[in-house]
Amino acid sequence: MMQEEKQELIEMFGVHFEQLYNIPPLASRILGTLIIDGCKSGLTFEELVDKMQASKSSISTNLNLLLKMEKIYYFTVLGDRKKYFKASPLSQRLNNYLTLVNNELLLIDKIIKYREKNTCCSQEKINLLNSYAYKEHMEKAEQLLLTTITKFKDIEEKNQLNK
Amino acid sequence: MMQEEKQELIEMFGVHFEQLYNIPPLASRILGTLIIDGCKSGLTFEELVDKMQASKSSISTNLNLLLKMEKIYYFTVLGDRKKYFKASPLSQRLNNYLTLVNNELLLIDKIIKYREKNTCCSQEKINLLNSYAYKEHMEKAEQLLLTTITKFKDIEEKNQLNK
DNA sequence: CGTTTAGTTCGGTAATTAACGAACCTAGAG
DNA sequence: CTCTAGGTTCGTTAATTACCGAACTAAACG
Repeated sequence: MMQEEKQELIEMFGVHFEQLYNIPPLASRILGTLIIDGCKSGLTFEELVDKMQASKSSISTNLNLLLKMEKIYYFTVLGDRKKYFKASPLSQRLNNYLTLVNNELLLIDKIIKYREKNTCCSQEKINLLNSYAYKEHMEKAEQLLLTTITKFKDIEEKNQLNK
Repeated sequence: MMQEEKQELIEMFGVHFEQLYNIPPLASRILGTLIIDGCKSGLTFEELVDKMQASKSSISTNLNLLLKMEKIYYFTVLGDRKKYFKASPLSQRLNNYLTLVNNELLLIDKIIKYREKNTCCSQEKINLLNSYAYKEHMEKAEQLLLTTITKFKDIEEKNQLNK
């Protein structure tokens, strides 16, 4: 059955996001559902309450969490009070990784500064070299992310026009 | 004062690892301390109890957690019962990212399979294309990681010989 | 104006987590 | 065999988290 496969996928997403983003189980399931299921036209609050078998308050709280994290967004339709929730475009979700990478680069700069000042033994020289190599790696990772993000933004913009 | 700078660095590491790896605060501080401070010859259990101002049991539990996660390792010295703890080499720590990336690649393959079967509307075709592009990105990320890991392993091996 | 729809906020509770001290274990020294 | 150094394990506790239902709000409808 196809329905089962979908459910399994959502569940896999659930576990994945839960530990990757460190968010509550319900938030993780909602995000999974929106990615797999809500890609067409978005899901409403009520549809989510139904699908998730959770209370209105829990859905509300977790939707707001995901909104604040920019993992999801919503749009409205004229003459319709409902909010339609969708998973954020990939470019947005990758942006979060970018922040992480930038954070790590900041940290590594601090370490390098520290190690440059306090290099007394040969072991510490090695550490310094390692830090340089690590910084190089992170800079490449940053570059890769930036490239991919602009690529996605391009795709997303084109799709916007096609509508 | 240098001591203060070190403390601040460790604290920054603390916050960073806490959310990056989703580990308890104390584990995160221990890891930070071992990276900054324990790079020369490793720190013993007792030194950590002292430095962290935490109980033996807490140190034990968190050290074992970090060992299981392969964030740290220890070595022993002949005729000395103590364990000397050190942060794992960067190649090892990067391996953890690799696992994450591989997990994500697995997930994305599942999604692609699902989407290929259930492409009914044009919006879903776009999703499929996005998934392909995302997979490409993750494959590049994997490649970057693999390259860096071998590079680090090389450096680490050379240092082993120089001793 | 009252009612309905769509969602938020608040207070409480059950479950989980992070840390603790005390008791325990185990290998080697004397 | 007993003692000690170097940890580990166990049971408890305090704090945090995830979720709930009930009460609330705000906008639109009639």
